[in-house]
Amino acid sequence: MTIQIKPQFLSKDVFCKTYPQLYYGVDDTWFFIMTGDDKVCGLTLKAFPNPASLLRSFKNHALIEQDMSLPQTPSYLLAGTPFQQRVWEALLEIPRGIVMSYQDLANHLQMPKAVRAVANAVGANPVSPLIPCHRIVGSRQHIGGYYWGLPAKVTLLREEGVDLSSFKGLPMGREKEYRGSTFKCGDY
DNA sequence: CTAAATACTATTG
DNA sequence: CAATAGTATTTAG
Repeated sequence: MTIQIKPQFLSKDVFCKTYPQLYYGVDDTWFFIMTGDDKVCGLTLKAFPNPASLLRSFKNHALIEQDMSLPQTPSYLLAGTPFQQRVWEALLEIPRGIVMSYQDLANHLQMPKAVRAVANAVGANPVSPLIPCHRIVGSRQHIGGYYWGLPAKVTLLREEGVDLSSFKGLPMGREKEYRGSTFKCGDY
């Protein structure tokens, strides 16, 4: 499961006005949020710790639980600022198994001074790990941050075959804490 | 509107 | 190692 269809982007403002109510549910793999016309606007792995916390990004909507499963070929409607949209589009270009630093990404977007703002936008994406924000790591071999927790980020990267052995974000002696996270990532 | 907060980083002690 | 200045954007008030 990958994003096959280019996601459609929308300003938060318009999104809120167009979709005052949203529907959320879980299937075997995903916790997800959809619009009334069946577009996915939020999604995360069910196996992440407290996946339902994704709902708090949709505070301005009425949220209705619904018994449903994720469509075979979902279309995505992502609400964000133009800046966030630029960053998310760039993230979608990063192939599986490849990591780059927040600084690399900022450089790529031709805003090398805006590292910190870029990092904020990376973290603000509503469909991780589908938008592969886990592939952005710190400079100098540290793992960086992750909304769903560092263990989740580490596990995702290991699944993609990324060698993290020299990373400092995983303090020696605390390796176990990362190895110990048990969620399954599925075939995204 | 202003101020505070950031999933950052290079630099300095 | 810790502290911090620099930085752009978002969010809270």
